[in-house]
Amino acid sequence: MKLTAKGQATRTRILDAAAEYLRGEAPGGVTLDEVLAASRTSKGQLFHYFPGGKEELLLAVARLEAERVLDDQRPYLDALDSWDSWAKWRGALIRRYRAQGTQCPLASLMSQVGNVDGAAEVATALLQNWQAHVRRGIQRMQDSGQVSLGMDADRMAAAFIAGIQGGVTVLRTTGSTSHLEAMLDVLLAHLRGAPTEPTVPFAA
Amino acid sequence: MKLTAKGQATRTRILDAAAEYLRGEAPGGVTLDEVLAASRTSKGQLFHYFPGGKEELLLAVARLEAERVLDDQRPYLDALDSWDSWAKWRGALIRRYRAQGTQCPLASLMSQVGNVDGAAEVATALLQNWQAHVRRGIQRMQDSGQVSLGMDADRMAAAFIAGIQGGVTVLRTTGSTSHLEAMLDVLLAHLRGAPTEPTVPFAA
DNA sequence: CACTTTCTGGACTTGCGAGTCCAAAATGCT
DNA sequence: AGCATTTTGGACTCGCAAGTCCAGAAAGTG
Repeated sequence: MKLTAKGQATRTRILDAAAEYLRGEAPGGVTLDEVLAASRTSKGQLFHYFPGGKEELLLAVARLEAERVLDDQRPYLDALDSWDSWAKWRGALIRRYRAQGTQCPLASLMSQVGNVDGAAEVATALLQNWQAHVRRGIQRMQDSGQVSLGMDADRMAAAFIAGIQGGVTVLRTTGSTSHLEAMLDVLLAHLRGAPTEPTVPFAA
Repeated sequence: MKLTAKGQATRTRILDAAAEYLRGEAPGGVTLDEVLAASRTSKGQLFHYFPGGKEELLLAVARLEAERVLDDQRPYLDALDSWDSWAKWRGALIRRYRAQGTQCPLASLMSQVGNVDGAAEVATALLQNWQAHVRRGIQRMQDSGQVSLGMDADRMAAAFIAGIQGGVTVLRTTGSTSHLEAMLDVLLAHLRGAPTEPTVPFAA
């Protein structure tokens, strides 16, 4: 299937409309007709650009949203090399998810596409990628002597990922970010290491 | 509506069949017909005992499952008063969720009933209850001097809840309990207040 | 300009599944 | 027994939403 510029534009329009719709309230069941209405296109076009129908469309949206997750924190996530940068990342996370509130586009997606082959892969890839970024941040802290070399960076990064997921899960059901905050604080405290350790570990 | 013993039994049969079904694989959409088949009852009966239809039935199942969550860890959760008991609880959690694997009855439920009024309440109540149990455990540790009095028990308990949720979320998408384990280890270490490492990694 | 390919609209089919209805069987009550 | 109430089965309606089909418009191509 060849796509002209116009075709490409229409495809994108459908995809964006679907994503936008799922991002909104009431994500408990998208219908193609709603997506069509929102994108001002027709059934014919939708199946022209997404021959796999709903399944293919939702999977495409999932991929889109997965990218957004990392993009949103990119500036902070890529710059984890000082305690201040970690604090900034923490703040960005909380701000982002507080704004997002009860809606979580990816979660909505996964619940509707979860049993489809390929959906789990998208989510898994995101988690791994995310974890790798955190791990690199931890390693950088180790390289500069701010975090103990004895710490298992990958395992700690895994804990961060799980913690964030959990905080968001709780947020989605209760509407409060307090769990997420508590979680991140514990993790950061642990990363910093012993309370016994003085702030300046090695003489400058 | 009055219920005779027979009626009560039928109602239970329907409820259990629905719960059992949702616990199994492919939880991506229950149909009443499937529940009926599994419980060997008829449409008439289902709407007789659950006038609210599907919505009411699923909500009832959700309540059932919410109880199960705590019941499963009750012996351990109620006995958090020594480091050994915490380790046992950790083990029980991991065992339980490892066995459960990718299936999470409550999560499946919530995704299908989430937008319904009352569903969020069930989940929130469970989380609060759960957190309260953990908090009491922490307080008991403080009373016996095993945990610093300076620790905010409720906040720490919140972190535990979020951590477990996150570990399970990751487990549901990746199938591995490693994140859950890493998470719990960090939390327990923090609870202990001890540095994880004898530092001085950069000797010489 | 002819001709091919891509794009677009929307009517139509189809299947599924929730909820309704009612008549008959079982049970409870006095 | 006689009457009221509860229980049961299943056929039926009804709406929704996914996916099909095709004819016509709009590019691209040489």
